[in-house]
Amino acid sequence: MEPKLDEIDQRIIRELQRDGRLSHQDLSEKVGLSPSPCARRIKRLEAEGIIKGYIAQIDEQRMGYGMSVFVSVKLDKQVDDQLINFEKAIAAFPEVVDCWLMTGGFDYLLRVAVADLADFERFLTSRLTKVGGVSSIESSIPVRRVKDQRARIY
Amino acid sequence: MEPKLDEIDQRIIRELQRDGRLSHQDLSEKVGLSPSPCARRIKRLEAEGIIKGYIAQIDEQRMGYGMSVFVSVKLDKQVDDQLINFEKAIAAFPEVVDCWLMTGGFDYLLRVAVADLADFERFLTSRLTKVGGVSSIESSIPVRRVKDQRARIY
DNA sequence: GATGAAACCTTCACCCC
DNA sequence: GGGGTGAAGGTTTCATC
Repeated sequence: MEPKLDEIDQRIIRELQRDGRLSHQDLSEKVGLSPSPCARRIKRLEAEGIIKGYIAQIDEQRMGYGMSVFVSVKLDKQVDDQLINFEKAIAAFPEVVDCWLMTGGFDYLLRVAVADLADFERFLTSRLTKVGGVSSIESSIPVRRVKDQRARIY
Repeated sequence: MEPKLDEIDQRIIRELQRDGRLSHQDLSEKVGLSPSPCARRIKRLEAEGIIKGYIAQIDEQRMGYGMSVFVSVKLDKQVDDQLINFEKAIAAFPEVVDCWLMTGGFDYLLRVAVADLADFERFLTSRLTKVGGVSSIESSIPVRRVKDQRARIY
């Protein structure tokens, strides 16, 4: 279980981050291998968990969720029960697209995808503030996404 | 160019967000269609830009970039030239995985993927502080990612 | 939206270095 | 240990209904 990645593995990963539906055949050309060893490597990378999966990238704008809001949430008590409860609630909210537990004060940082401000207000009032233990909420609105990678790519 | 998405389109999108390498055949079963109309719909969704692409999800931890840092950057002048210059630099830094231009003070919010604190320091000193016009930098370190979607999923 | 056939791709046992 | 080959089986694609 030691992820020893050689030059070719890294190229495979790089290409699949660019196009996750590349056929083994096309990929093998790009990395300078024939299809079957290429497929074997991909299988190994998947089995080892280095490739966690493949996802379609959806245009949030076109789907009607063109507005993102970053929300910082503080809980009133830093007990496990509250964290678990909060995280369970977050997992069930489709609007919450990304969530991190931060150091320093047991804050959560969320990114919420909404249609517009009215939709965001609905999220705040009917979802987030209803979760037990939330003591403060602070929102920041971005203008534009400048970069959107999902992992380090060279 | 009007994204009228019916029930089946939405199901296709949902499934492809879960598994971006689903074959048209398997997908057609899940959405209750035969393979070819299913493929036609996918092609249409791609052509319309609703599906922007497909990417492999890579385990940053296993790749040696297990640490994320959120960095807020303020530029000293809010002129276009500086924004363009900063964004060009950011685009070229592989450590920067996500970047948003925020309202209120022309701040940028970045997520940086690094191996450890030493690696992060290297990023700060040899990359970020070398970009012209950066007037202040503030870093927050997360403990753990609680949720990781890439778009709203129901 | 479905069908079917041709072209294409994936997979696997097998061989090779 | 890894990479290549080829053939069987499965998938995609497209014209057609």
